[in-house]
Parts: sequence; structure tokens; C-alpha cells
Amino acid sequence: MASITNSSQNNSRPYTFTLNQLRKVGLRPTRQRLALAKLLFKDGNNRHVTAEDLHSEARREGIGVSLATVYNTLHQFTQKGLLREVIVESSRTYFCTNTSDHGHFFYEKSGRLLDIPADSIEISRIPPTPDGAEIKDIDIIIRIDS
Amino acid sequence: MASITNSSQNNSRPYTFTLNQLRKVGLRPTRQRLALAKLLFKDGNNRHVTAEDLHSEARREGIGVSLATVYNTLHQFTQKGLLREVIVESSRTYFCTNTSDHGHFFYEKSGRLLDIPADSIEISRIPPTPDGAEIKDIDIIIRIDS
DNA sequence: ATAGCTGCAAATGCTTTGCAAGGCC
DNA sequence: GGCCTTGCAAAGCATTTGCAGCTAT
Repeated sequence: MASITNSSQNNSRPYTFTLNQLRKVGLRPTRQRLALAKLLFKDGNNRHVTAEDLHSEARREGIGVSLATVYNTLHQFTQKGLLREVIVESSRTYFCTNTSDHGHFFYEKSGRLLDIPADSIEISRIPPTPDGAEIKDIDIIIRIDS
Repeated sequence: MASITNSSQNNSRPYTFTLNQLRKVGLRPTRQRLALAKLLFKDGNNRHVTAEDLHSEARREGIGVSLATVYNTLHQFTQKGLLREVIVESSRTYFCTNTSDHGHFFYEKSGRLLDIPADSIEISRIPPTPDGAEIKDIDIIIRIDS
């Protein structure tokens, strides 16, 4: 799907989208954050990346970012609601660009993660929390052995 | 709930249960494995421990076990179907003594984990896997912010 | 100008591994 | 006796942190 045009002209999300998005959540649109946000959101809302993934991708595209900054940025984005953390493996943390309510298919062998649209799965009879505590989130992971 | 009798007389599971259980799955009943198994299963099937937890507990009771052996043992038990791994945090791995199908409440602040009986929750309309792959497991985690 | 960011490298913390010594069958 | 286990310490890895220098506004 690569084209000959340079990557900054090649995004479905225009520059101003990313920029405004950062401003809106109160993060200074620095070069690194802009670049990472563009990578993350350019193909719509269906990416699942690790810090390592995103760091490699950035470097591959010639963006100078340190791994530490990628980690910091991913956590900032998550905190601001631009990303969602998905915990499926103890060894790696995935970040998901789809912040709406949904579950995941997880291919354990390949490490691939796939969204399950909220309307294609349904939990009936959610039990009450033992102490009446408020539910923050419900994670559903369907594990697949391949 | 502590009594004055020594801990080995104090278990709801008799010694031979643990011993046979180990034999049955093909693990040599060594001193360490027996001791850890007794700790894990003594209070029925509702424990959620980390390696660190179990290691501390063992040492508190005067059982000489190294942390590495606790890790190895937990993984062996898991592999043999005596335990189940629960992944809720990227920083820690929990092991659950309840191997039947069930979900979990997870109290994020305190790190407490609580079983959700399978019959008190239900997923309706499980979506087919994209490629017809076989489902290995479905994890349900209800996160609570306290 | 200045508060906030970034990069690097070092530190951290959980988990795994290598290998010699010990224990079960 | 022979093979599986254990223990320890060291290694491994993903992630976090401290701090000096940079940069948006």
C-alpha cells in the first residue's frame, strides 16, 4: 500500500486533525507527538501497537524519536483518552487506537490483535460487584491458539 | 482462622490428595512442590496469587523454597491444568486455583482479584472468529477502580 | 522567558536461565 | 544410579526515571 508520495501527504487524516486533537486534550503538539499521532491514526481506528512497534515504524519513516519518548507518548495519549491499553500478555503492552467499547480477538502465537465490534458481542446478566463498587471497564478477550 | 495445630494437620485437603494430584499429572512430588500445592489448595479453590505472594507465604511458614522454584512450579502447575494464569496487569502475573470456566473482578488499586462464577455471567452472541480459527479461551475481566 | 518536552543512559522490577549440587524412584 | 529438581546468582527484557538540554507558545 506504499506510494511514492512522501508520507506526510499520504495520510487520511490531515495535519490539522492531528494538531487540533493534541491541542484539544491539552498536549503540546511537539514534533514527536505529531509524528507519532499521525502514524497511529493515519489508517483509521484499527491499530494495535506496542511501544517497540511504533518506535520501529517511526524510525523506518525517518522520524527521530527515542523509545522512552514513545513510551511516554503512548501513556500520555492513553491518559488523555486518545488510546486504550489492552492487556493480553504479561510480557508486552498493546495500545489500541479504537477507544470505543469493544473486545478483542487475540492470536496467541502471532501476537495479532483484532477488534470485536461492540455490537457483535453481548454480555447478558452482568453480575453486581460484590461491594457495590462501580465498574470501570469490562475487558473481553477471545484467545485463539494460532 | 489460624489454629494452634501445626499447618500440616490444618488443611482441608489431606496430604494424600496433594500427593496423588501431583502424581496424576506426572510431576514428581518433591518437598517443594508438595508444600506449595498444599498452600495453594488448602482453602478450597479460590486463591489468586502472584509468585511473590506464594514465595512470601511459604517462607512465612518456614518452607525453604527459592523464588525461581516458585515461578517454575507455578508454570508447571499451570501447564498441567492445576492452575490458571490470569492476565490483568502488565507488571504482575496472577495464578488462580479455580480452573473451571469463570471471569474475574479486578480491583485495580488494591490488586485484589475475585472470581465471577460462570453461571452468574453470560456472553450471548459470541462472534465467529474471522478466519474460522478455534477459540481457545474467553477471558472476561470486570475492572473496578478501587 | 519559561514551563513543558525530549533524549539518553542508567535504574527498576518481574521473570527466566545456566549450572552445580541434591533428591526421588 | 540415573534423571529430574532445586537453588542461587546472573542474565534478560520491557518499562520507567533522572536530568541536562531543547522547544513550543
